[in-house]
Amino acid sequence: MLDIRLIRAEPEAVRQALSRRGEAAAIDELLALDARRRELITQSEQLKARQNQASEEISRIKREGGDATPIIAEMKDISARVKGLDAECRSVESEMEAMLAKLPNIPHESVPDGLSEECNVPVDQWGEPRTFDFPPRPHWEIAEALDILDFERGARIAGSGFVLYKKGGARLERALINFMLDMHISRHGYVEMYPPFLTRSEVLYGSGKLPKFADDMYHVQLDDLWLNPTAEVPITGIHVDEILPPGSLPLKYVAYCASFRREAGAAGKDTRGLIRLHQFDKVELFQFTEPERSYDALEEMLRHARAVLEALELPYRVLNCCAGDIGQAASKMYDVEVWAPGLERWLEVSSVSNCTDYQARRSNIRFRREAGAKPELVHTLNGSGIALPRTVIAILENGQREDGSVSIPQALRPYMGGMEEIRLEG
RNA sequence: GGAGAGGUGGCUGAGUGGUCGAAAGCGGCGGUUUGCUAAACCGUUGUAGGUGUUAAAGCCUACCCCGGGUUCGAAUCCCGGCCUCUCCGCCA
Repeated sequence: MLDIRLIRAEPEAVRQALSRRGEAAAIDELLALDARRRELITQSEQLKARQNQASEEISRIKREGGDATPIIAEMKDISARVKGLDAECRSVESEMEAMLAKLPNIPHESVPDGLSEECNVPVDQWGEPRTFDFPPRPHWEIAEALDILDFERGARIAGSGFVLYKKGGARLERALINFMLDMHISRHGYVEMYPPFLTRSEVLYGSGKLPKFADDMYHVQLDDLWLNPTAEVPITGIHVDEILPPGSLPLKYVAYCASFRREAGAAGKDTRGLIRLHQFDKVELFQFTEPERSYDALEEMLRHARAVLEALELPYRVLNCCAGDIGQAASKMYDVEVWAPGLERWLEVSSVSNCTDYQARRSNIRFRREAGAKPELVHTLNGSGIALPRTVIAILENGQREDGSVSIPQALRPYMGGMEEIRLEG
């Protein structure tokens, strides 16, 4: 959510900034509604002031045993007018709210121009893609031969887009979760959280997913709950409506959480293997910071996501995403992409975003710099640290050997009970 | 799922449909006193919107879980929702 006061003060700047994202924002309509709203409030409040005066008078007259009938009759009329004004004001407000809720965050000046992912700018690369002396296979071939992933049975259970992890595959998934959580807790100073997987509409609204992305999520209608599309949602929800006391920032949280996406618009895209699933595991990094610190925190979180891939010895690159490709709530976003030699392509395993005060305003999350100081909105940042299925792809495809076995990265072996490789079990 | 109780300011806790933004206590902050600490005493103590201003002060309005309603007037009455607690049932 953008600050209406910013739009009021600098409408042209906002219009221009949003047009970088390909967003034709209806600034004029918003401003007209805003003006109307304030006019209605002024009128209504003037009448309310009279009501309050009259109310005291009525009470006094009655106490003194006088006749308050005439003034009550007059107030009846005023009361009706106040109701009318307030009703109109509510409808103007909800219209404004609906428009405002759809506007994305303003991109930072360091965000490159461009409307599609082709315009994302590579800013760094780590590791050398391995050369093979045999044709590298895609992960689904490796995994099905090892009997560690079962797409057919996953579909039998829950439909296409769901996978059954088996044996070494299931263990690899569990090991990765623990490995990542431990790294972020002990080396990067995050506090571990384990949130509910289902969230309420209000929380989704607060993190910017509703109303715009309702079709991309699973909705449990009977209870009006949503399967969260990313742990970012429940973590944002932790501090909704709070004023954080002085000294509490930054708050750094890490959470494992399954994520659920309907992928409604993605039919036919990346349907094979683990690239795009309706349910996937993710370890999520999140920070609540002071406003002036958030861009430093963004760089820090990017380092934390990269550290996972480096520990796993997986080659990756970093992209500074262009204005048209950053998330709705983000003002700046980096993508981290791992190299998948079997697929011969880069796969996004992390998105690290600074959402500035966009989510904080919607979720009403504030802090005080010192005791007695005015509450200010915090800045929120989220980043995958990192998404699991594509990391599994990279481990399988980078670690594959000609005999079909897969070498497990050193750092992960303690989490796999000392296993050094995955082979076909008897 | 069934039956009941309840949600008041940072906390505890009063509150009759009318001078209630709300008693009292605690805590916090400031001050007096004291060699220092403690105690005592005095004062102060939220959030948001509108208006105003160079900025502020000031003024107005709203907020007693949230949203509606009744009424000239709602913390108080009615309806819906959310949450907490107790008992029963079910269950890992």
